[in-house]
Amino acid sequence: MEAKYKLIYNEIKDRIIHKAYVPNGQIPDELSLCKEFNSSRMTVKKALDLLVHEGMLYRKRGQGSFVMELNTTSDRLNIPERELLGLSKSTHGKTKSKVLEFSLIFANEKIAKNLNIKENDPVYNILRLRLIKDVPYVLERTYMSPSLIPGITEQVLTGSVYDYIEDTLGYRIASAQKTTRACTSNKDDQQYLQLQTYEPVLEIEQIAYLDNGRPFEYSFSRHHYDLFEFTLYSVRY
Amino acid sequence: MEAKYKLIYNEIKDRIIHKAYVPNGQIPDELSLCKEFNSSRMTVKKALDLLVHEGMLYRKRGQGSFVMELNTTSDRLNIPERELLGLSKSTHGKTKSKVLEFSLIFANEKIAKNLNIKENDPVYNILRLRLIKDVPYVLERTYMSPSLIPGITEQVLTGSVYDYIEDTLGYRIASAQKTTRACTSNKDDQQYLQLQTYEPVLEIEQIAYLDNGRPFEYSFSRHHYDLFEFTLYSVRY
DNA sequence: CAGTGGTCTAGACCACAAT
DNA sequence: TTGTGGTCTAGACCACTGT
Repeated sequence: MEAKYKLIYNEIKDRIIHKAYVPNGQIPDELSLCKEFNSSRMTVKKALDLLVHEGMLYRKRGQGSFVMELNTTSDRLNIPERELLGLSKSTHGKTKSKVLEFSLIFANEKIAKNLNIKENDPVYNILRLRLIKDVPYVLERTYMSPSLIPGITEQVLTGSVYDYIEDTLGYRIASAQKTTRACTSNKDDQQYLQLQTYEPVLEIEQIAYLDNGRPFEYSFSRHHYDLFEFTLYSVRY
Repeated sequence: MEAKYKLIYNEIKDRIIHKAYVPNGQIPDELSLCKEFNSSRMTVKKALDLLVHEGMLYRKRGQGSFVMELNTTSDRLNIPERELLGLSKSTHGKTKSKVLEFSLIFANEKIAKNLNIKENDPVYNILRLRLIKDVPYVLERTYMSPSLIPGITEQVLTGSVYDYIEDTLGYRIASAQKTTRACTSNKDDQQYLQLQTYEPVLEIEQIAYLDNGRPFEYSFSRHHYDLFEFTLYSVRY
């Protein structure tokens, strides 16, 4: 059973996306929405709060709530950085993964710390190349603990690891911490992402968490600098 | 008058920061917090929701709420990406700004669109070099509309433009849309940020908004790639 | 079972903007 | 004054976890 505020959230988001509510236009006031969705004001508010935090709406006290006009005119693939399961979802599943390395190694101090396991515990060591329409775009190094995420195979890695974790293992992925930086490219980057030596990569270091608070994945995604950008919307409390 | 949920939010955040609530430890349940802060459960919940969204807490239904353990061990200056007024605030005001260009130009199509003004309307054209302890770290190109933000002078630009906008003009800065990408460096970058030709920059394109929904600033911040990284925490709804 | 968080209600009063 | 969003209450019932 989906929560009512999520239904309202999705419905209003749909209306914004499909221009039933137009950019900079006013949406119905909260009491009207309460009536329409047959819910209390707190519930409507919770739905609207989510949209405000996502940068789809802004509100003016005493005046109303309005649709944000967002401007993304870019020749790069623009990824909303709030999307947790970003990669395959943002591209509508038009991606393929090629497994370059798949082995078990002993966790070093950094991996152990970030996965909340002991140093020298075994971890999967995975290197994958992600492609869209056969164009390589991300070189991704991933570490996971086999004791938490058992049964990873090359076939799982070629498909969606996240689907495997949620659908097969029955866990729920809850959150992620992402650190973004620009780096000069190394030989692997240049080879697999078809970069010149002077061309950089955009690296995202990620720790992903299950809803029980346990970190299950530690990864470094090195993006072709020219094909990608990440957009974030932030509001002040 | 500060809202009660913000007081609770700040108090609990303080306790986490000062280790009164320890990493991975459980914090008091919501009813206890209601009693302590003499408030209703919805109010306590709202405060906790903010902390969950910031990645300081996680909750397990049926069990309790716990302090997130965050890992940031880096040799770069790590900026929490949700900080709106990032630059000077994150570095505790140890920054200086050197104004390299300050002129008026006619808005081109892109600037006009992002500042929600007409093409060829006048805009401030500002180029500043930001320094920490005399080390250059960001080259920042900024466009603003003089009709919305009047009275910008070189002195304002050397200090905090955001303080000027909020304290002197009496506006409230509400939100920002930020797009992050890696770029090869150009001659200006190399000169001012002291980069080799093969070294990249991390560019953040930003549109900043007032609380009335108007965009007031359109900027490109080109960061020295080796000195910076940005960390974001995202949760699934 | 008791204890926890997740959702929801039906109001209330306040702050702010436009008229 | 009216209409809007901002905050807050005092409950209620549900879902999940551990004993």
